[in-house]
Amino acid sequence: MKYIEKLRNSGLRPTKQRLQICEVLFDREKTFHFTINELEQKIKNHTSRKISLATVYNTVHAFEKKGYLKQIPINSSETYFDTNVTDHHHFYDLKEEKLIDLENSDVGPINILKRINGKKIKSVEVLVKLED
Amino acid sequence: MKYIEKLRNSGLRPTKQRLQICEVLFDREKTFHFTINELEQKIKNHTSRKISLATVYNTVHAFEKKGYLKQIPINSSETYFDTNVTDHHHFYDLKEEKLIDLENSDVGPINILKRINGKKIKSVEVLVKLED
DNA sequence: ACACTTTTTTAGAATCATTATAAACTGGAA
DNA sequence: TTCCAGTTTATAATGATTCTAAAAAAGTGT
Ligand SMILES: [Mn+2]
Ligand SMILES: [Mn+2]
Ligand SMILES: [Zn+2]
Ligand SMILES: [Zn+2]
Repeated sequence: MKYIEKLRNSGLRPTKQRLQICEVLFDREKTFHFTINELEQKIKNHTSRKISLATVYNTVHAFEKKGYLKQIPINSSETYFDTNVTDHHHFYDLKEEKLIDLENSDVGPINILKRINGKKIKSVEVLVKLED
Repeated sequence: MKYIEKLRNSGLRPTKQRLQICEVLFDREKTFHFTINELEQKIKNHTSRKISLATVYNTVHAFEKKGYLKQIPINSSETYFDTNVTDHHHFYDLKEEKLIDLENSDVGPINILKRINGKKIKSVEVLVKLED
């Protein structure tokens, strides 16, 4: 398994549950944007033995802390996560409630002119809301 | 009261509660970014008679629907609202959990090159996260 | 003012995503 | 194999938000 090393190197034990969640999250060509409940469904389809909801939450938060996932700010009742942890932007389809990646080349450079005293810029994210 | 007309024109009855909430929200020079609980505190300081939490929620949602407030997407347990309903951008101070307006002139024009078939762009918002 | 209708307010209950708990289990080091 | 820190799990707790339904207030007409 290719994820065993990755997990070990992060100080996370490569448990059965984490490896299966890794497969669901990272065995993909494209970026995966998801809520916890969507992830839970994918896990159900992918494996026979069930993984408890608490473990899904624990794992997602552990991966987020290690930098393998990040949260995307959206006005939704559920939190959205992203397997693309690079700096990039999003379309948000309001009707479908789906995120779509926008590469930096799709948006062009963003130059923030204003600064706040004593604060550093950590990230610059563009959210483009889509309607029909 | 200057808000009576505004409310009536929107089809909202100018009740004591709504007028007091209007004063707290809109009698300001600067944009007001707030959560429901922050707003509740301001209301407490501003008035003697208390307004129930349900009314604060009702009113904020009514004002949002009428276009007097808008939600700002932030990764926070509480929803943030903004009295500045024009198209503009934000700093988000992660430590203080505070939003700060960025005018369009502070960011410069953003040109979205990619398009999604059958979808129109409704808004383009930049969120700049700040750390110490 | 009064009667009548509609909207709004309100306290409290319900909802639901998320987090906490604490007991059982497991991975890996020795 | 023994041991222990780390992990999983079912379940309870939390907390922001929404719902409910009865009381109050506002608008309308008389
Ligand atoms: Mn988190
Ligand atoms: Mn709302
Ligand atoms: Zn993405
Ligand atoms: Zn703002």
